[in-house]
Amino acid sequence: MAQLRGVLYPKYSGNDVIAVHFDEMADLLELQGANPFRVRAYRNAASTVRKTNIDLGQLIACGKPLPKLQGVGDDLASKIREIVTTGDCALRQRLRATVPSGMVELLSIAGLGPKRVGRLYQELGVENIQQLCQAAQQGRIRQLTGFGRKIEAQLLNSALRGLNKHRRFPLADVAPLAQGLIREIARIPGVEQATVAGSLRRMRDTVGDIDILVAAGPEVGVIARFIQLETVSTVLTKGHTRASVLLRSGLQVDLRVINPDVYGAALVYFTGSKLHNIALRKMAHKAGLKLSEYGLFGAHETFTCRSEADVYRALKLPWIAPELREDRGEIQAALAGQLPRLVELGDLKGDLHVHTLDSDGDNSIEEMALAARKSGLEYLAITDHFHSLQMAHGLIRERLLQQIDQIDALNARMGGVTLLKGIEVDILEDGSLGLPDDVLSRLDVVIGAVHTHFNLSRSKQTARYLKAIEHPYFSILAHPLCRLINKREPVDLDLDAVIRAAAARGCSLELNAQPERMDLFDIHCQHAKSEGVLISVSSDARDVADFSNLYFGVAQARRGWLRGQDVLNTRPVCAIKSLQCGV
DNA sequence: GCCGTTTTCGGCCCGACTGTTTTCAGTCG
Repeated sequence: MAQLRGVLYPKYSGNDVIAVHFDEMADLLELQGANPFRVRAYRNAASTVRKTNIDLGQLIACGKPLPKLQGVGDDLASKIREIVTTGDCALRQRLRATVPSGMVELLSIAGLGPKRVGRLYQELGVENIQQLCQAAQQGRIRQLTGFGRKIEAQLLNSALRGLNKHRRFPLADVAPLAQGLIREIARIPGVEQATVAGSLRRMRDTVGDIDILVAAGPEVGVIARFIQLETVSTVLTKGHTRASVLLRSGLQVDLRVINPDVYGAALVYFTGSKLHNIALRKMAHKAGLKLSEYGLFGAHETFTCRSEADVYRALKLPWIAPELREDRGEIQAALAGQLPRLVELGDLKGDLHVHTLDSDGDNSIEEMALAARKSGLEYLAITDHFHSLQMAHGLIRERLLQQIDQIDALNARMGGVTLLKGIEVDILEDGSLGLPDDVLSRLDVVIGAVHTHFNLSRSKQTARYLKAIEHPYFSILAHPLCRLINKREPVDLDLDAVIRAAAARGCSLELNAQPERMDLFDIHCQHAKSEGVLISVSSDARDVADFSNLYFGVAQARRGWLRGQDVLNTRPVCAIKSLQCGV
């Protein structure tokens, strides 16, 4: 569903435009009944293009040849060039001319795939969601062979409630619900293990549903107990080994009951990602083995698969952390013995982005400091907004100078945590900073952030960021892409250029761990790391409870392959203070 | 449409579940 995937990927490079075109062509080809493997080729190419760090548009603009990309042959490479140079693709135009535009949207309805959409169109003239609702309400869908009352009701329900297959929720909203379910399921007598799987276990910043695996024998009756849980509102499907339900919150949960002897194989399979699984299966195939959720099999032997480590070991691989399982080079790194030692929450020594009562926070400086100390942090940068940001009740100049004195006094009095003097200063439309140098010079940490003018052109937006980074007192770029999950798209920006500028200036980029921000994205962290730019994993806390954001921020950093040494705030406080010493 | 230690053609993951029909098609993960 090309139109409804806005949440999933950043648009920091032109690659996303290419990927959206490929996805749309896959949808349209599928609706036309094209060879399913041809459809898959377009989807695979879209995925590859999204994952690559190379800005393909930039490359073509420089007259350089395209590198070999997985799943992109001569034909799709020529279409990439066509999209980059003309902004469109002739095949896409031809397909759009033959398929009504609303039909692509119909693919987003749960229970509708290309075959059913095709029949609804041919036999009932249904071209969009509105017409689908009308046909269902008039009882016309049930009259088609192969359809019936239940399917008709399900489609109407899905369409009316806006349930679609691509809706995603912030990780931090879903994780506590999942942990609650795991606790309940683990209490069922006879259950040996219960684990979250899927994108939630891989700690993607958004998740579409909750996947849960349970190790138990068939006599335990897990499914029957599960669908009776208090939080379950609707049972969508249930069988002997699997059930899907909706929670009262509207979130879907898929539960699978697994034989404990093959729990490891099932956990690998259902944790995914799909591309990681395919890569593992290919490896197994080459070794003459067959890997599935039911185990790993040779011609004459069956391997032990009780744990994930058993499975990876049999494939001659070390265990791979779920956050890395995206087929972004983790298997090659594992084979070479070069998997990174990923950063952990306990590696963080400080937090460099925190608000207090002086701007839009709910707690005093001292309360935030005590909470940070309790969270095991050694230092904390107080970074309230300056007054140019009216909406966050920013500090006035005099108050900021008072705050500096107050921090000195608290540092003299408090033990166990060091407070740093900081500011979250606006990057104005022209790239200048909303605070004079004589004030900036008194601070330990200057975080710059864009809070207005999100819709500048790509070139103007990039120039704005680059000018800000060049400022001698600028130390960290906060929430670089300004996205809000499900609310605001990332700004259009040449992030490659920004990362290069940060590397040249010795500045850091922030990974803002507010649940609805999660900004930077994982692939950007990986890119920044490759350019030698440190990432600051920050809570952007508004109150004392918000330090828990750091858990999810670290997860995103791990998905970006970051090690402890790649994260700015794993360093001791003296290293942070020295950021401004080179000015 | 891509790919290749089974290479220029033939395979591309495949099983669970549902609703419908009565042996299977379609969807989903």
